[in-house]
Amino acid sequence: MPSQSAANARKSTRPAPAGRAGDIMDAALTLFAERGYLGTSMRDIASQLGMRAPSLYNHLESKQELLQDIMLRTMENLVADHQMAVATTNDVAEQLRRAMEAHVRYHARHPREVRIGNAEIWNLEQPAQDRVRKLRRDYARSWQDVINRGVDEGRFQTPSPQLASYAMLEMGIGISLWYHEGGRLSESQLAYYYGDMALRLVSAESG
Amino acid sequence: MPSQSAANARKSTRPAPAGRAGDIMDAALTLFAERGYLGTSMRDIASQLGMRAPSLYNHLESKQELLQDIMLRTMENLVADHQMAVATTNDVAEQLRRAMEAHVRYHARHPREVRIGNAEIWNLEQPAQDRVRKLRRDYARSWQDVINRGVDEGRFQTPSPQLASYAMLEMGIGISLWYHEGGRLSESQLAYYYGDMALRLVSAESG
DNA sequence: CCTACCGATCGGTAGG
DNA sequence: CCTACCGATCGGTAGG
Repeated sequence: MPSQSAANARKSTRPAPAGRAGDIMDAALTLFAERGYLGTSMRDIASQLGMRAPSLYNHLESKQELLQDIMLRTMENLVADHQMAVATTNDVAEQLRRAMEAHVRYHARHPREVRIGNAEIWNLEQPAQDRVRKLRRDYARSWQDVINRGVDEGRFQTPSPQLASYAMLEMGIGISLWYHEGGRLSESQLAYYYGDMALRLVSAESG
Repeated sequence: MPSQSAANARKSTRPAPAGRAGDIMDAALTLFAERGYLGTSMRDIASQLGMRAPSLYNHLESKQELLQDIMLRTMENLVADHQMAVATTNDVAEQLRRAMEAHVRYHARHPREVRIGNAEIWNLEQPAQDRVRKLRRDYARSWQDVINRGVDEGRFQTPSPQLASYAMLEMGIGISLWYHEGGRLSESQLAYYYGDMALRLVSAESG
């Protein structure tokens, strides 16, 4: 039986690799996030693991494959968390709060993935780039749907539902740049504060 | 005599280069913003101007110099606009609105510069990188000062003035990724809507 | 402004 | 998992 909360028990759509391939992925995540995809060489990744670059090719096809795995997995998991958050209530203000909380928690927990996701889309080859763009579009559209419904029901006020949704998405992305575990604010505090700010942004009375 | 509004007449702290050097700077801005600093070669820049790469070195010292000029000029001009915006009123809600309007207008007018500024800080060599970081810190601190004063005066409500300032800064950055002149929204509409959202975010009654 | 060219580094392969 | 090595490309210089 499940021992975790619903949010934590979410099954990954695309599981992170384990074993040696997992070590390589982890080193790539750290280095791509710090120096960028083009600023990281296969020799850098191998060196982090005490290996030589050619040995990496026993575990992967190409450097590009690493980037595609990271970006597709990240967006799929973010969307999955989001859908669970909005599906667990019918109150539109509570949906918005939970969507923001899930957004913030994902960005706080996976800062490397999110930084890469936002910086490297232009370095993704097709068709992976279009798949990631579609996932982003779907995600943004779901936020707009929530805000539009809140406006229709007279619960939210905003000069532009579209701009409000952009602003909320963007607010979360910054978190991946400065948040780190063990800082002044816990992940939960962060989630509550940002949930509160999302509701204020559309002048909503909370649930 | 000045024929432009005060906001438009702001003197650049660091003027953009003119003539051939200006052409090179413009090509670099476009390419760095599209493909990134590491993804752009000196041959790419030269080719955009119908030149060969070595000829560029008659007008500049190095590729790194181009990046440093862009990032320092951008941050200095953003800070100058901001200081003018908050210095023109004593009402704290109006200060916040004008700060957001200036922030939004700068990001809408200079999308290439802002995209580079946010993506390439790790590719800036010292001491330029620290100078840009200091300018960013000063800018963020000025926003926090405004919000803190609004809270002290009982005009603003927020669970965290610091997070509110981060959220507002981040909201503007996204604009540089999707806004383009001649789109559905004019620059002024954008500025007004975001100014409104900034006040809502701290539950302020407008000035 | 050009051609010719430099040493360094890149992603990746051959072969074991 | 390694060494040895490939062709391509990089920022930049020499020399005119």
